[in-house]
Amino acid sequence: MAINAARMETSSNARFARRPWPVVAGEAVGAARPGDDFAALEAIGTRVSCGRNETLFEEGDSAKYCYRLVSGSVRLCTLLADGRRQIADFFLPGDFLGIVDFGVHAFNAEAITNVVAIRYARNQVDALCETDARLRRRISQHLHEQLSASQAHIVLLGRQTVRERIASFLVRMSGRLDLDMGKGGEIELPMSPLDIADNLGLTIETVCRAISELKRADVISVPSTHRIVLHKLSKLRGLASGAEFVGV
Amino acid sequence: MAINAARMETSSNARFARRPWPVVAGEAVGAARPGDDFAALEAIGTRVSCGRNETLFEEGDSAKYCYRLVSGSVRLCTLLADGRRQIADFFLPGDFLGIVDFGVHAFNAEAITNVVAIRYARNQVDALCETDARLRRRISQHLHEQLSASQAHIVLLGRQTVRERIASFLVRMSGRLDLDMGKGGEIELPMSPLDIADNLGLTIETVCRAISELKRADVISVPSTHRIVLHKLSKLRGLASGAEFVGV
DNA sequence: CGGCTTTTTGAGACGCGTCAATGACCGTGG
DNA sequence: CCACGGTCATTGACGCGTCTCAAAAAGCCG
Repeated sequence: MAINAARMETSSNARFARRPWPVVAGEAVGAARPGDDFAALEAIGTRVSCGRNETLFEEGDSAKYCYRLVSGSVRLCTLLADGRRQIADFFLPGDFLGIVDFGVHAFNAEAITNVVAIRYARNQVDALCETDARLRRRISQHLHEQLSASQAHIVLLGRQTVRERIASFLVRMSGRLDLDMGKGGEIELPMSPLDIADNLGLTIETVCRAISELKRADVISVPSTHRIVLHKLSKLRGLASGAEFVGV
Repeated sequence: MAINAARMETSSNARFARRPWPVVAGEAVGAARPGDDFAALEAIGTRVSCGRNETLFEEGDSAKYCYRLVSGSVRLCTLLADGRRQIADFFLPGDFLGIVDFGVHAFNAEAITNVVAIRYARNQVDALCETDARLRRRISQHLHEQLSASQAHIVLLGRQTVRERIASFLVRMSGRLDLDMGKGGEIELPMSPLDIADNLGLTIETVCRAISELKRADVISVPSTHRIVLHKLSKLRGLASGAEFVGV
């Protein structure tokens, strides 16, 4: 077995045990973006919350519900029989998840941080869709976005080098989180390096090395775990699309 | 640059030049599966055809049309700046393609063989959807299937070994093409080993070696290029999900 | 402060990509 | 119909990049 099988297994999954994490403020998003919103769903939602490393739903669960994140982050992942893990995607405050699955969930949705979400019953959503063309379009658009992100990820995993993957990841995240240029382009990543590795098809060691390399080249700096300052976003964009890396 | 960049470039893309291929009979599918069909679209379709290695649409084209394949096969692919290629998926007779793209196509759709397809104008499809709940559900289901296939592919590319990828590929194709158990499980693959490599995130050499290995272990045999006999489908399924390979 | 978990760095192994040569296949043209 | 040329498939030898294993450093919490 070659690719990043779990290193040590005692009971369930020691490799992915809990670790501490600051509680994220609740007012993050959830608020309606005017116009292109899921506003029609408001009436049928239930507020739920979920602690760090607990699951919103699991692979094999019937897909009765879908969710919109109010605060906190979620990873959508699956485990192979021998412990190898792949994270299909991350979800951030404001993101919708779970509509994608048909009948049965194909992945686990695990809270990376404490999570507050609004839960919607699928059959109610479907019923609303029958009459509400606006909601229909919004959900359809969501599916298209997910698909397009998945396909981009296929290209990344199939054909991009380590450096391109890391650079792409940082650029994508800087677009999804608010990149604070007032602070020189600082972002706060909710996920650990291990999560990043399992999203990008790498090992944690390889991710660390690539990040260290970027630090040495002054493209980024990492004041604390989970905080990354992107000094040269344009350089990162270049690296993401195949530009040669010039180290120190 | 590490991963499978193009080997030699003179003009456009010598690596993907044409090669001969038997014309596939036209009566392949296109016929309605009863019940869950795109029947409502029949009135607005136009028959188009497209020669081997020509494109149905290209990356960047505005996504005005979507297509249903009557006969022939298509690859959905993209080229990175330096010639690396990734094939996101293959489409076979009966398959729908292009609805996935929103606004602009993100990939090239290239005919692997001569292709006959029915082309539908997106705005007409959308208009029909407004009134036809059945069609809406069918298209929504299609999006869900595509998404689920993409996510499975992400797992394959991110975490599976060469052997698992090849086995998964063969198993999947045996399910999509008709696997003729009368002939001992023979399938006819429309795509070349190079296409397979670019779909699975490998090089053609690695694909060849993995296939040779399966031949040596009598799991498959390859009477001619594009024809593969799956002797031990159950063993392939095992390999696809991580079972140890026992060579000769 | 002390113990734990996670991250980081280093050394070595191995798988897969690269390069190169041979062989098979196909279409073309004599 | 067969010989020729070109493309693609296949196999081998080798090197590089990423994984593996291991140990040290850094966070985090009691």
